[in-house]
Amino acid sequence: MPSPLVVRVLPDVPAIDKTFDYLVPDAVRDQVRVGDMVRIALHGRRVGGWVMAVGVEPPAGVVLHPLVKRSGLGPTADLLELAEWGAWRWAGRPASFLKTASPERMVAALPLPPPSARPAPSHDLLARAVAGPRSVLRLPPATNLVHVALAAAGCGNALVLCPSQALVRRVAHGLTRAGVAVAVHPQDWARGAAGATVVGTRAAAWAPVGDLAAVVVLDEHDEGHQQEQAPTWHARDVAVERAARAGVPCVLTSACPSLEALAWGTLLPADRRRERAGWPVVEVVDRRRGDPRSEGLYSDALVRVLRSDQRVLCVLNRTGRARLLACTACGELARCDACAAAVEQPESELHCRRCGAARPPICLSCGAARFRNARVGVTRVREELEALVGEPVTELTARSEAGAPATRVVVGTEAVLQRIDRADVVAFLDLDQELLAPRYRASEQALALLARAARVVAASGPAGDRASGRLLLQTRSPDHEVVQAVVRADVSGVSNAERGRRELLRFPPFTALAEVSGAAAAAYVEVLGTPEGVEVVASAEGHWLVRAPDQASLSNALGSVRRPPGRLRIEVDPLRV
DNA sequence: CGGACAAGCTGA
DNA sequence: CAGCTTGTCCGG
Repeated sequence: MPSPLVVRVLPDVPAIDKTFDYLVPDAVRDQVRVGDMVRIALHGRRVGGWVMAVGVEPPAGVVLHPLVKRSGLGPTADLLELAEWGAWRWAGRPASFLKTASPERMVAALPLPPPSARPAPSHDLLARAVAGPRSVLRLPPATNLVHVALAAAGCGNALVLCPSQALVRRVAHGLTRAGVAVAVHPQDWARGAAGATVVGTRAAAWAPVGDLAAVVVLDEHDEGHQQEQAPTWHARDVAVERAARAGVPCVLTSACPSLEALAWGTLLPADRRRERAGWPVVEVVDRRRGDPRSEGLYSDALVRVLRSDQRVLCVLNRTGRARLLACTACGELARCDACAAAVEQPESELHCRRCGAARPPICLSCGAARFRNARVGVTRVREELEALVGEPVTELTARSEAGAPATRVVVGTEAVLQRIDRADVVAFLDLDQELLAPRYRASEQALALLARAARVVAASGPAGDRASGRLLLQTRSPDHEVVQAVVRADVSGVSNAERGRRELLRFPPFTALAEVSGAAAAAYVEVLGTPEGVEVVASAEGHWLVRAPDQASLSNALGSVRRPPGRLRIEVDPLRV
């Protein structure tokens, strides 16, 4: 009689990060593998789980239950280990990563790996990049990124991570046309696991890839690669770790590489001519001259473009009608009568964002009922633009409906750049808001925004990857390094200036940060104490910032203490500090 | 997470 | 002291 087979299972239950041992019924004894998804009886209920180990020695004195059933295939053994690493790296639970690494619907068995072409790199720079092992390809915004994916697929089955679904579709289509076997994550989980080039958004960083040969992260700087919910893992970091563990080359591409990327790999810039051609013409409108009250947000240069026949996207990162109001009679700023914060006017009433109070639009100081709009929002700008061009103008924000009618002139927050993929001109009405935002990554984020806009005005076609449209930047800081970078089609100045500042101010990548918040945050930072080199500072009401000299010591510190009960969010590598 | 069970509160 | 709420513990 054979000895009973015991497996160690991690339940798919939030808040349980303990494993439990189960007996494998004889009927499935030969089928159960590490990573498999199973159903178990736990404390009187049935839950899913992952097999973490097969053939373990159970602790003495516990009565084992049998598995309820083997449900199907799950993450491969290397992904289980990567999930353990991710849980350490981002202070999360392995189960959250395993869920991302698992198929949407149960997979009984893998199909045969489909035959696939091995395209040759279309030019020398790409060949050098995929020869690896750690390449940061700096490609201007107009570059057709399908070529990078093709070069990677030339190595064999590649993993290609994209920041948006739109790019996933474009890349998958381009690869398929070249005869490459493609699996789009998550729907083609089994096909990818069997062996194909896997393409997807950040979740695909956790997709199984049969015979993985190369890893590519497109637009590495894009914030879409980072998970917003905790654990706040970044697809770039997962990709880099995964490639290193698998011993395959990893390529990061970006028009404006992050300092994290530059610290990691070898920079391979496109040649000067390509880079120049791949950034659009930039018109900088110096707003230091001209009366801001009379001219408002609309410079002569902007009005000329608006009244032409060109398709124009206007970007202003302020929603609503008015974000700051001043009394026309006495000049007093409109404030909340409850908490004294500046109020705004989304509709007819004045509204306080801090405490939620609303009141009629009457000046608390002199009683007058007329206000001057000292900081207009997109809603108001749409009305003003319509008056200016004499034709309908669409407002587009992150929460407006899909498939809105595209007028020639469109105005919105930066979300317009995600929603509309072609225009002749993108105009930033108030770029200073991005350049001077009180966030440590403001420069990089502003540059990324301009790179995205540059892609919107680019025409990538058979004639080559060249920009044809124009950017119009209204700013009071025309000499700002970000503005100069896009004017000159050379972003290296931003990296250099930024590197110095970050080092001086002890920001990533020279340190590692985490932001702790939630009801249990106070109790957590209390027990966290200050291990070697780690410091905790209160940043805002109920928020604490944990700073460590490097990533590993941050992760070690965060993981070394037990989480107190209650809501707790640990945001490792916060982008908005 | 969610069931089990213990300790604490209330009303007759 | 039954009947109910609230809190803490633990699962194989």
